[in-house]
Amino acid sequence: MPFTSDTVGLSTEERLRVVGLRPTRQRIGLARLLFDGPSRHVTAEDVFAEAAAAGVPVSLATIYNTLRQFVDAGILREVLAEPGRAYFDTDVSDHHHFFHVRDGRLEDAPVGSVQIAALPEAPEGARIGRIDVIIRLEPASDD
Amino acid sequence: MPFTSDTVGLSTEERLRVVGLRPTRQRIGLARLLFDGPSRHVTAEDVFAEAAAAGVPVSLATIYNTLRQFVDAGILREVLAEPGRAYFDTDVSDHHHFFHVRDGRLEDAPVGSVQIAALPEAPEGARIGRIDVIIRLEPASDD
DNA sequence: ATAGCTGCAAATGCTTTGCAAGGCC
DNA sequence: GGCCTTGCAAAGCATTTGCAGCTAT
Repeated sequence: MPFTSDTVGLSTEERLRVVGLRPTRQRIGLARLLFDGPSRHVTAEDVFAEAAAAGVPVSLATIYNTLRQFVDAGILREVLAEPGRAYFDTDVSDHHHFFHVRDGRLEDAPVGSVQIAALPEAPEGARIGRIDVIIRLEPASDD
Repeated sequence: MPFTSDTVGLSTEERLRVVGLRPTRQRIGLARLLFDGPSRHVTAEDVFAEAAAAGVPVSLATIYNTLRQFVDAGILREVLAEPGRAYFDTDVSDHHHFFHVRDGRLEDAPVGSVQIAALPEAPEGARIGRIDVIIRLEPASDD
């Protein structure tokens, strides 16, 4: 169960409040959908479908707005794996990804499989904000 | 001067032919624009503007189509740095990137600054196709 | 009560495509 | 000449936004 570390033991409502978001019906519903259970990778459409299936009444527009708010609040991470489609990772801790080109599936890379050696420091007035590593897995070409 | 290693010494036209593309006026013009001189990172719009400035008559649609053909031909690399906008790198050799969030600028990361440790095996029937590493540089403002 | 949400639909921005005219071999 | 390309505009997608009505505090 992801979410920020300083919100352990809090209810979904309280956790939303902690990150500065008013706990509305749809935000609570989406937060539960996303953060209860193991971490995973979803697209806006995925969430939309799941919300519908779970009986959470939300429009696609609100899904997009809410996902972005969660990202800004630091409880969700955006992952760029494919052009034209945004993936969201409910695990915001430092880790990298495998992307299955064949079916567009995103998967966590085993911890420690990627190592950053000497990181050159950023130019004046800049700092390293995040490091995205995506290991692209393609169907083994049949020769 | 990028391009595939086995085309050294060939004219732009011949090099296009080598990768299976008919050397048309616009493909030659774009190839020269992109591959003559040091490697760089561009968007479709950048290329469009440069082509216009250089007097190469090309439509935006053809720019997009051509860039994709170049990518498929292996002489250009697509880099995902921002959602909704594709960057292209004229250097297809193994290397990683710095992305300046502030101004959307893409830059090569110094060689050797990133090191991949134990790469986990790829699942049945899959192989590692490419590894994208993007180091996000943000304005060092207040945290 | 009121500032903040939500939903719908229309708008946006990047990229692709359909199809007629033109260029390369 | 035949077939691949180009160009324009229109179509597509994913995502964002404007605004009236609703809701949490």
